[in-house]
Parts: sequence; C-alpha cells; structure tokens
Amino acid sequence: MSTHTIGFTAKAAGVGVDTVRYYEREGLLSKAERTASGYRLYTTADIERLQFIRKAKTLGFTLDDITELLRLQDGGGQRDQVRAKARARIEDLNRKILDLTAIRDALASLERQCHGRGTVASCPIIQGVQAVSLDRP
Amino acid sequence: MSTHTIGFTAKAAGVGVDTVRYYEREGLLSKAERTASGYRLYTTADIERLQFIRKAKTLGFTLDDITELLRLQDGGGQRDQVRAKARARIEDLNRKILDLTAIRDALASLERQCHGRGTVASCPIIQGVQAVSLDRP
DNA sequence: CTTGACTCTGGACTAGGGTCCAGGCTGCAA
DNA sequence: TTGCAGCCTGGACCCTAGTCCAGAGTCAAG
Repeated sequence: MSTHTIGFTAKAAGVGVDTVRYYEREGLLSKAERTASGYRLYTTADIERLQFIRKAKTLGFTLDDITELLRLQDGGGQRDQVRAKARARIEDLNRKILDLTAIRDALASLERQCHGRGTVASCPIIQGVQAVSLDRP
Repeated sequence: MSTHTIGFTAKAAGVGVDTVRYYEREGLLSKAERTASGYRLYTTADIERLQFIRKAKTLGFTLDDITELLRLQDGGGQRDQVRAKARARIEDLNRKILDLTAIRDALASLERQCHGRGTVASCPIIQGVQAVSLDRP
C-alpha cells in the first residue's frame, strides 16, 4: 500500500502539517506509522479522513462531534449505543438541514426582491428560521 | 411596544447576559435603548435576532458570517451588492445542505446495518461526503 | 558531501467567541 | 429602609482549534 509523508498528506487534504499532528494528538487520527527515522506515514484513507474532518468543520461540527462521528464509522462501541448515537445525530442533521433550507429560501426571496422593486427591509431571513425548531441548543 | 431587561431577554433567547452585551459590542445587535438609569432595554425582535444568531452558529456560521447575513436582512448595502452576496450565500448553503444530507444518509445506513447483522466497519460516512464537492474550504 | 527542503519534539502563542469577576448602582418586596 | 436580585463598566480569564517557533535530525539532488 502506498504511503505519503505528512507534507504531501496535509497538502492533499488542504490542511497544514501542524494541523495533522494536532489531530493525531487529539485522537481524530490514529497514531501514524513511522519510518525507521521517525517520519510519519499516511495512506490515502488518512487523506480522505482529513478531508472529511475539514468538511465536517465547515458544517458546524466541533472536533468532539467529529471524533464521535468517526468513532461510529470506525465501529467503536456497543451495537445499540452506536444505533442510539446514530439516531440522535440523524435527528440533529434533519433539523440542521431544515434550518439551512429555510435560510437559503429566505435569501433566495431576498435576492428576487432586490432584483425587482420590492423593499429589502421586508426580507424574512430571521422569520424563516423562527418557523423551524424554536428551541434546543 | 413592550421592552425587556437584558436578563429576561437573554433567558428567552437561551444565551447568557454577557453574551448579549458581547454581541452588542461586536455589532450583531444595535446599541440597546437605555432606561434613565442606564439599564438596557430589548424588544421581542431582539430576542428573535438572538435566537437566529444562536441557531446560525450551530449551523457553522461565524459571527462575521452572521453579521453579514443580518446586514443583508437589515437592508444594508447597494442593491446589486446585496444580490451578489445573497447569491454567493445561496450557493454555499446548497453545498452545505448536500453535504449534511450525505452524512445523514450515511448515518441512516449505518443505523440500519447495526439493526440487522451487517458489519459496522463497512459504514460509508466518509465516502458519502467524499462524493460531494471535493474541494473548496 | 554539501545544501536546501522536509521532518521531528516540546512548548509558546494566537484568534474567535465567549465567561467571569470586582466594585458600584437600581429596583422592588417585605 | 433594608436586603437581595439584577444591572452597569472595565478588564481579566478561559476554551477551542489551531499556528508558529527553536533546535536538531533526515533525505535527495547536484
């Protein structure tokens, strides 16, 4: 299996080398294999994992969230624990998707108003989101 | 119009009073009206704005993003600037929605596998996301 | 066999987003 | 009219998620 240095890996994943080492320290990446001289070695799967982490962050997940997500995927934990966590996450994601959709639609309507003659002040970005899931952190 | 103290407002929006003052300092909330003795006064619209900020944060927006979003809604800026920003944001949101949907579907399939007899290790959370928009920060 | 680009470790530093005082008013209920 | 909760300001502090050294070893090209 082909392996890569940390520099190559980081660049391929679009993050910094320090970030890769940081993720290893924090347990998002398992301890990398090492060459005889101590250089870390990564596989293509590691690059994908890093890309996933990067994307998940832009989606509003914290590193802790992502750690949990990855642990689920890695098959960590009891079967029904995994199920329960997955189910909770799915709920969460459905809410987020609805919220984002509401904001997007509000922006789209704002854009239409700007296009025509409507008054910008009547844009319902906030109200659109109010409509959905009014509480919970 | 009925007004509320900072404590009431903060509790209603699910944030801390320090957070409300912080948002005022940072310009996410306009300077609050004051009573003769200097107490801040908020309206129901302020509470909604705070709830929106709180939610938008969980959706992965930074306070700067949110400031821009709110400014769009407040009718700040040139008509075509607003249009352009709205359009860019919509793109962004569509990508996020696709990504979240991919992760959700992957989790759903993971949950099904856990339910039945499938091997957890074969869960495609990462691959699901790989499929969508492979680059861009 | 030297040079320049990489890598290693440990530790200090940073930015964003709050959170927590201290010391001093305010407002209302008993 | 006192007491206690709530508010004010300014500034210190905290956590997360990196980012940036310094000093030393490694590797490939020339």
